[in-house]
Amino acid sequence: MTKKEIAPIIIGKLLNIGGMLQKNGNYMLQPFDLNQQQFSILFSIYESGKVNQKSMVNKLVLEKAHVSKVVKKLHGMELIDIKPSDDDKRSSWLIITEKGKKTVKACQKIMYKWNEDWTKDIELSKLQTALESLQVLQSLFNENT
Amino acid sequence: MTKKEIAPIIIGKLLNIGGMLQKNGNYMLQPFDLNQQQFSILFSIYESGKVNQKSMVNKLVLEKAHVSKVVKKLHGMELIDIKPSDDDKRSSWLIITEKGKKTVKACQKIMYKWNEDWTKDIELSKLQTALESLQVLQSLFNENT
DNA sequence: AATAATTAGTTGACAAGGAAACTATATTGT
DNA sequence: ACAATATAGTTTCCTTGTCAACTAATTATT
Repeated sequence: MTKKEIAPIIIGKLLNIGGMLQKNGNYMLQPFDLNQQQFSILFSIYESGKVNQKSMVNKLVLEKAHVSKVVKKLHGMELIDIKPSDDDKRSSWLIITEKGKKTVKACQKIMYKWNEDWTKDIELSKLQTALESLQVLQSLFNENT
Repeated sequence: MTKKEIAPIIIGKLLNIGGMLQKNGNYMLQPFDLNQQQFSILFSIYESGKVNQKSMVNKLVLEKAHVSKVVKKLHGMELIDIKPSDDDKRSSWLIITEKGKKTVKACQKIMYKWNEDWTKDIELSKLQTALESLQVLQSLFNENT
């Protein structure tokens, strides 16, 4: 197979897998009233301790309008606090609440379980190879978009 | 790294790459008034010569409601013909039009170009490794969802 | 210091995609 | 043959995500 032949197959598979994972994520998070994207934003706040929207837009490469709306939803669900920043009055600090922490942990539990399931029958070395390949692809796409 | 550590990173990367590719696809197809999903449905009709919605729903793993709407749009754009089937009056044959063929080819041209760009600096062997990994992952996820 | 240009975040309008109910036709079981 | 069930596709309603215009605050320019 030539590069020309292989490239579109790789793209096709990545799109297919991405879609499947998103659907599956949404499905698993359903009981928490969150979808995969919303969780990734919540998780990012959880990890950082204290962030503003801008840094999340950069980190997760999302639309700022979208992040703004999700933040509103998460705040409405009392999963995060919003504290006005002193240095820059345009932006606020997003901080996870106790309830938010509990939610993140509960979600993670389900995800860990699922990860155990799908990695059950594959050797670690193959996973490592896959990760390396993904890293290469990711950097190639980052450069060429 | 253990499986437990590596698994969520792989998932994260796949979601990230999938999102990037979708965005990039939408962007490239913009001049044709199509998005990545719509093109994949159009392309599937183009490839098959003659299909009904059901087989596309199966092949591409999409919601039938969604496919129905996209088919309507593609028909409205005169990219496909809809011919009632004789064997089953509930379903119709979807057939690409001349205009549709032209559109597919024009889209492919752009995509080929982009594929050349991002594969320019990577060896074929690495692409092959990546494809193999993706195939493994895809089948794992298919089993575990 | 005053004006212009950026930047953080919000809002509103709109397209995309998913779930469920629905229509019309086909298939199955008795 | 007839009722029950299943299937192909459509429609409706709702949420999500994108784009563009906007507000308010900040930084840069003269």
